[in-house]
Amino acid sequence: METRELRYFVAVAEELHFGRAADRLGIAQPPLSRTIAQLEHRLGVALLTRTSRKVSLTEAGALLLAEGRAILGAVAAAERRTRTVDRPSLVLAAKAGGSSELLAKLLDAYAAEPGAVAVDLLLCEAHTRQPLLDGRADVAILHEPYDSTAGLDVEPLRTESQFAILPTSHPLAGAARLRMADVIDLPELARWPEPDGTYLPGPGVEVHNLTQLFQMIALGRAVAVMPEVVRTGLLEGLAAVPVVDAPKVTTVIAWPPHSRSRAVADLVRVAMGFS
Amino acid sequence: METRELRYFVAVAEELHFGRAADRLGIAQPPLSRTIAQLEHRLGVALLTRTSRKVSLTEAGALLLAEGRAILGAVAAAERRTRTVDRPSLVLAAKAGGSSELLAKLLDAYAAEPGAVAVDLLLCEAHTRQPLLDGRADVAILHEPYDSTAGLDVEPLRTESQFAILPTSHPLAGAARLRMADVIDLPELARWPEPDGTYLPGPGVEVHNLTQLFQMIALGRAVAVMPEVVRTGLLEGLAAVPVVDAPKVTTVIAWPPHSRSRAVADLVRVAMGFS
DNA sequence: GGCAGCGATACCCCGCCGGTATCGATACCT
DNA sequence: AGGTATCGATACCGGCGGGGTATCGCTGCC
Repeated sequence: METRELRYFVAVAEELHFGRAADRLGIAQPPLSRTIAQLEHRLGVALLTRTSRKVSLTEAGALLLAEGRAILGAVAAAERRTRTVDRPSLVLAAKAGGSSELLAKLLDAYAAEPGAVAVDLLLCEAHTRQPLLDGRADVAILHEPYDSTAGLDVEPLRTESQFAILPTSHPLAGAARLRMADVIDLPELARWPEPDGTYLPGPGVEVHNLTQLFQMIALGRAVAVMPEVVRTGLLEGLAAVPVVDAPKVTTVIAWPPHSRSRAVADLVRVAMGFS
Repeated sequence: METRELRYFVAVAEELHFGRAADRLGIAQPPLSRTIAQLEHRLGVALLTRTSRKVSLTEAGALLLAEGRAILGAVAAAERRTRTVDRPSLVLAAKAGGSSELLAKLLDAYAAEPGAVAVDLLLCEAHTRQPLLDGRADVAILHEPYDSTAGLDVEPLRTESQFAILPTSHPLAGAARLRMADVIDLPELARWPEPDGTYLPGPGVEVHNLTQLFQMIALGRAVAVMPEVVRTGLLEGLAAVPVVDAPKVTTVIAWPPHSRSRAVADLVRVAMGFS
């Protein structure tokens, strides 16, 4: 299997439309059809079921889509890291608006290390995992169980309990503490995008970063359950109420396996030092 | 980057010899040289330094070798899993001679599950991780910290302390307990192969499976430090002495990320049930 | 029934992969 | 020092296959 075939297949599997996929790939539709057919023939499995009106994934296709995305990410990562191995620098991915105080401490402590290299910050709206997988970042701060750590090496940094973030006008805002049962069915519970950028159907506003979320909450349009850190610098008009039985959130530092970089190892060691 | 280029590069990087690599790949040497040169040109980095007598890896080359191996493994795995998605079956990799009683319990318990599929056992001499990475197995039992779990999803099953395995004739065999300092410098300490199958230089016999190791110990040619499990069914003439400060060994069940198979999920759940 | 949208098929062209022949450099041997 | 063997690079050529255009066949919809 060549990466070209994988790129083509992933494009079709995501678009579920040969024409659009060919467009996205910058090639014509016939060679795309042919390449997919060849791939299916060589694998001996149907990846797509096509009528002339609709394309859909078979079970095998769904599997290959998941694995293919991961492989293409790994290839992109390998390429990027190989290219930049001579100019040692470190890209740290973190959530914008997240635990900035932890981040500041970490960057300061690392900068004081002997042999520290320049650290670039990649602030993501959400899903700090993706840039790690495709090589845009070398290390990431992420939050279990919100972020999946599949396929990454991880060290936990700290664990926090969660709070419901509500407008002060909300009926539950006065409570001393809440339970998940109180909030889980709230129609205003905000929805975050899936890793692929789409939203699961359901009630609640769609948000994609913290600023937006806080605004929505302040406007009374949303509520959310979040780890403790976000309480620092909470907007006027928002209340944080502990949710006693919410799953604990663990802030972890994560990096791709096979990372041989001394800089990554140093940064991780420093981070573990004050966990 | 195409997988063809990666295959070619990995071959050269492993052989450190264009002629032999071309041989192994079943192509002639000139196109191989050309492909590597093109790859280097496109990446903008030298991967290999070559004199007409010696080929060696640059830092970038070493990085790409590690990443390339992982990618090629992932591609092989994706291919194999996609091909066999229609015939549900499960391949479980485990160390031959290892914790057979845990294994038996696990297989029995899983077989009793509703919707259980046939489980094939892949018994490895060592390094159960590799078959997982290249798709020959779907799940593996491995032992931290001996086996690296980088890039895998993992659930711990149980933790054990370690024992020195000695011939009864050995001066230390009579001790009630030992410390790592007592054994770490023993010239008879057996050496296991690295993941690539080579041995690090040093004293001590080279072994590649448990049977062989035990024979060597019985013959007075080797000693080893191993987790508790191997005590069951220890040969006549061998002694197991606890090493109090040896790192604990954790038996874990591991599977590749993106594994969507229900069978894998069931097996893991069963395994966690009696951890 | 006509039409529009979409994937498959037919056919052609050229780029690139792989082959053979050969060169140039280097270490080794006498 | 000269000869030689080894090994990677270069030169050149032929064929396969990837990508293009034109068109077909099917399907759902006015």
